[in-house]
Amino acid sequence: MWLKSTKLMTEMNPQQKLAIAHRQGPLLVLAGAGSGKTRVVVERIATLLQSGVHPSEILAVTFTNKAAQEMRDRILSICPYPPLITTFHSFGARFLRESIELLGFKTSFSIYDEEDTNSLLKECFKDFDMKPEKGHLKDTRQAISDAKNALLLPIDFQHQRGKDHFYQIYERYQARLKESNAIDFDDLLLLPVFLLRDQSALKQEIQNRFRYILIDEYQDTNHAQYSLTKLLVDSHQNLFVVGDPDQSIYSWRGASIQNILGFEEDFPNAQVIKLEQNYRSTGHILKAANALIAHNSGRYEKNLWSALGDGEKIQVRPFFDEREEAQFIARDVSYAIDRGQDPSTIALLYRTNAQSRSLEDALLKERIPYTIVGGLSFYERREVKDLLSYLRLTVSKNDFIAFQRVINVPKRGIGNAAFEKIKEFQNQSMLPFATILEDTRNLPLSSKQKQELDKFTYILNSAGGIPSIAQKLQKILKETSYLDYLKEDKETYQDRKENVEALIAKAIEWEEENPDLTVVQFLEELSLRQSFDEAHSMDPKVFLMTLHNSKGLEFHTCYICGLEEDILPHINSKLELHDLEEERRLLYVGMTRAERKLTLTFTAYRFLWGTSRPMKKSRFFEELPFGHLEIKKRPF
DNA sequence: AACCTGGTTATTTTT
DNA sequence: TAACCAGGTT
Repeated sequence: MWLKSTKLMTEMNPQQKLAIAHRQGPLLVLAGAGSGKTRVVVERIATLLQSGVHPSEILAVTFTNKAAQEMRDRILSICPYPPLITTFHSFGARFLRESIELLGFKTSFSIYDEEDTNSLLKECFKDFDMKPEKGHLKDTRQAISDAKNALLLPIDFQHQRGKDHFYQIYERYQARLKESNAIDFDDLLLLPVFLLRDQSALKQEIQNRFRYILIDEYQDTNHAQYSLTKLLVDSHQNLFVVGDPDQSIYSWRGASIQNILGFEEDFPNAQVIKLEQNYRSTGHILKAANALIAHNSGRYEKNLWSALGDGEKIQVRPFFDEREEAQFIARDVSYAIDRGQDPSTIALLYRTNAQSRSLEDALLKERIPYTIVGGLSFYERREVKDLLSYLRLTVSKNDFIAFQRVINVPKRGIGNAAFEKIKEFQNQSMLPFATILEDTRNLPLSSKQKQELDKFTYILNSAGGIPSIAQKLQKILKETSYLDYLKEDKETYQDRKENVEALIAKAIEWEEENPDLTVVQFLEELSLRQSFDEAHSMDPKVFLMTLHNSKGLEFHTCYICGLEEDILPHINSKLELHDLEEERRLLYVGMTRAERKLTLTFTAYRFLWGTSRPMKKSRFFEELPFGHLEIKKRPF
């Protein structure tokens, strides 16, 4: 018996019970907003364990590490040996650490994030002497990502008319990744799919190991994830997916709503269970959200209801401009806090990051503590990426992008010209980067520069020889005088130094928790983790975030601001119906975050791209029934 | 090699 | 507005 407690199925509704008790075969749980879907997944795992399934036979996939952690914590409270709960990407990484050698990579491969990937792609353009046209780089990166999500390799474009150019760049990009012993985020899905498809022994092994697969947020899976799923379950079909097509908001990132809408065709004999009771929001909020989303086409019909009573109507507030809007919200929030409401039960939601500025100004003025969720993450900070690049190089000196990033940081006299010479030399000699670093004698550089390069390699080697990650970092800091370099900018020094210290603290903590893992795993975890777990144990603060970031969360009080045409729906999402519908889903997601109080705001003028522009209120207001709203009118 | 400047561009971003 | 980058200057 793997369970600590057998307290199951209490206070569950019949649909939830049905889902939890499901054993064999494919099941789709259509879980409306706030219908207790996480609980269903957790309890279903518990039920499997209780019935004698071994934890190692279960694989649960979530979309974020945060969600995975949350689920792990909840399962740990009922079961001492939790099953594997990861994201698709972490699962892919884990799988590749064991089998990527079959594809000619070393197991110490680096994982390139978006910034790394951009740099690499820029290099590829340079390889063809192509000048970086304005939006072309971005378009190409997107095209490569789309191709990979569709499981298409360069070769698939070779004979496509009009794709010569793309074929070359894509091919070059893949080659450069391999030279650097690196893969990108998309490869974390794509490569496992190919391996499982081509190596039947691998597939058999993994299918024998994981007998029960559970996938959360299935509406936001892309084609590669879908293919991976099929490969994982095709022998036993024990697939349990949970999702809500009305909350699919990542199609611009390759997610295909078709995966969930077509589930019954993809998996014959699939059972479908709808969770329609919402435990989160009061009636006015929920009914208005339902009315809004009903305007989308091709939906699974769903009637989300709440037993919580009508509650308060949704407040609708027009303002002159974003300053007035922000001021009102800040004062409203301040008033609520004065009456004893916990600030962390309040969220301010917006469509674009730029909108946070006016809100921050107003909150600052009212002295309200706030925290922005998302934004520039800890691991994207310059100093953190610098140090992680050094760390990556201690593991894999072929990591070209890491090398490029820090070869002259701090300045050591190896600037652009010298760097170009090194690249040229590498091209000519066909030697791996690592070899060149180890023997600089034949490089066409000044002896001073060679000396600096040798020093650089020495730092990597000596840091590489230290077992402790934290001590590796300390060594790098010391040998490169990195903190002195940070001191050059007095404005940012304090912040950056603190980030460096936080990284070291993180390394120490991680090493204590994972004594048997290495720096490779450490780097992997950091690459795949977006945010630093800093949200815990802090003073209660009001949350600010984009609507996208609010998915999966809930707050007593929500403000959704900037409900204007060209903001929501966003100007770039108005042409195509499916884009417009995704904007509607985005608002739907936002509205359904609110438990008790929801305020929607819009302005007559908004400062946008340098000028004040007249705005029209969002068309989505027309889709919210008056009966659920309390509208304050204002003459302008 | 390092610094400065003027022109360009402008979502969302779980991994 | 402000952030970024390419190209030119020191």
